[in-house]
Amino acid sequence: MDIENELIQHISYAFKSLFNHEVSPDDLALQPTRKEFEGNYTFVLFPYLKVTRLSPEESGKKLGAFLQQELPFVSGFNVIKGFLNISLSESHWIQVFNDILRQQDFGRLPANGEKVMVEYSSPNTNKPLHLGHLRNNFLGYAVSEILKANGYDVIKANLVNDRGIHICKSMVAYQHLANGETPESSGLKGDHLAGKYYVLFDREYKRQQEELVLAGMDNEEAKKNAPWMLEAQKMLILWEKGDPEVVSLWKTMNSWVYAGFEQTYRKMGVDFDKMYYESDTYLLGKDIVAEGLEKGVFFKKENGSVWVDLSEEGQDEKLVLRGDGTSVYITQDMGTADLKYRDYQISRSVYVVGNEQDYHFDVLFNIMRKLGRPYGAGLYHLSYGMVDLPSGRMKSREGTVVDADDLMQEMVDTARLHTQELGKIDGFSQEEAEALYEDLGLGALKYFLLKVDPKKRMLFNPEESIEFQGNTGPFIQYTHARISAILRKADQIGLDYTVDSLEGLEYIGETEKNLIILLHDYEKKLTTAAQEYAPSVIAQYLFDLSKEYNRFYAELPIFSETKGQLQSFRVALSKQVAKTIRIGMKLLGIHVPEKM
RNA sequence: GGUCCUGUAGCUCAAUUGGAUAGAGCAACUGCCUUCUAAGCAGUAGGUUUCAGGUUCGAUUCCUGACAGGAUCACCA
Repeated sequence: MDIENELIQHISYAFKSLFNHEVSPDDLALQPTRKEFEGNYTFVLFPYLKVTRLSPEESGKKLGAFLQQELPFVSGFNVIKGFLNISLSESHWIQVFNDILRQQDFGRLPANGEKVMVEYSSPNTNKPLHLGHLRNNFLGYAVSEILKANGYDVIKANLVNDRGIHICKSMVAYQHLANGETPESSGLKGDHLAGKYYVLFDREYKRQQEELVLAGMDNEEAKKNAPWMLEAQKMLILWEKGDPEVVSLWKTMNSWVYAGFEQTYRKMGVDFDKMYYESDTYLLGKDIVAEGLEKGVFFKKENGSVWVDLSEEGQDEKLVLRGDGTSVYITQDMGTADLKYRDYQISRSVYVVGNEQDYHFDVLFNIMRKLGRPYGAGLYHLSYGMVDLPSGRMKSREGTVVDADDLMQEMVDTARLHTQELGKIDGFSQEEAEALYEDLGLGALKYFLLKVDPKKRMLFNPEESIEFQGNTGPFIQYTHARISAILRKADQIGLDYTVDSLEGLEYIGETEKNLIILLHDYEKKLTTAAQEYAPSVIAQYLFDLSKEYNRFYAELPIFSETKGQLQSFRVALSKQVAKTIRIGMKLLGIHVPEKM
């Protein structure tokens, strides 16, 4: 049994035998002792003074003495104010470390038989990916990996928005202005090519509006009647009818975009198990509307439009089907929710989508639950905050968008510059050096975006490049590279640092004990990260672990240490820290180098 | 206007879910490379946790109300 549980169990026994009072272990909680006090675990006494009918000091002493007597691994305790600080014996921590070393599957929890789908990325095919998408993709990927490590069977899905009026806009502009331009002829990446025409559409559309307004039309009318807008709407109708010419152009442009996305995804290091396309799913959901009407969950208004009343849930009435029988956004999402379930029988479904859609997903989930879907309770919107620039929100029309491809390339270039300045590439081949720059640049970027609590919006300042020092990806990568050097040396001199070589180890120092405690915490953090869908929990932990390791590295010698098993122990400890960093960073999609 | 989210050091972020003297990084300043990688380590300085009330042994955390920023509230997606 886990030590913490055992302590809690015995605190519960103590209440029973000392004070004749039942407290369920579930209601008891320990917390790590703060650094400035002696001890490993702290039990807060205040809530139980009514039970003990003693002063905080007396209560603490009685409990502490009981625990020390009952549990061999409790080496001591102290009571300060209302806090009982419990110390565990040195040999216990050594034992914990040995157990971790023996654990084959450290950092991976057993399969729990639950299937979960994580939908993320979900790009539009009319423009390239930007910084906001990077946060989305890194989050979605990391959450998927974290869930896997927690024993879930994870399906990573991408629902591509490949149709609709915005796609037609790019197509209209292309027809007018492109002269048959292709990615090959222009050297433009396919997604950037489509994006170019989307911007050109908008420019011309604005110009046309102004023209109409000058001719005396009011603003709203001008928006509706600008020639290119009328063309785009006409094209959408033709597309829905399957007009060969329109469909052919649509297919061609989309294929360019997918080739571009493919390249970007590869650079980002993300992948998907299942692709959904809105061109396949946009008609879904109408059968659910019918079902909802039958069940009385939905109702019809005079003009034939269908609504759901969510006032019980504290929300408004919401349209689910237009008066003319056509779908709205949520109709399709209802259908897709069912489709996902039909495809995979998932018990949980996670949507990684920005917080601007909070309301939409609240409504969607409420509807699916009202309809009694078996996966209803497992629906979860992983809502993340926008990435803002110092000037505010990114606006594609104002050209303030930070492009994903550009930013990743800049990060790699910065890493190259930085590394060369430090003169750290001796003995690297050209390919090794480039691979390192890639790892460092992307590591810095991913860590930067993942260390922050997902639901908070965050600031990105293009003027100040992302750091490589302090609480950063490269700091953690550097720690791993340092340890790798130690392991290389240990192997070179033929040092034995297997578990068996540690037999008889009796004394370890404070910093070493802190590292063991941190290693012991890893699986707890892993669980928390999954429960909260928060890669930031892992990121923060890895920083703390690296920080503590670097202190150890500076404080204590390894190869000049001669006392007992200390040398082997320190190498084994280093190795385990490196392993934890490696598997933890892998969850974040960050590769750690052996040398840097 | 209604609803939701956010507000912590100059800046970017933490704070084990109500616990002890609110912690890191960046920027500034001071030390440490002739010993395993200085992208590091140690230290100094930096706070009325936006404000005002309340709940209680105890509040950055929960409640109420201001203030500030953001999102959202279409027969758009």
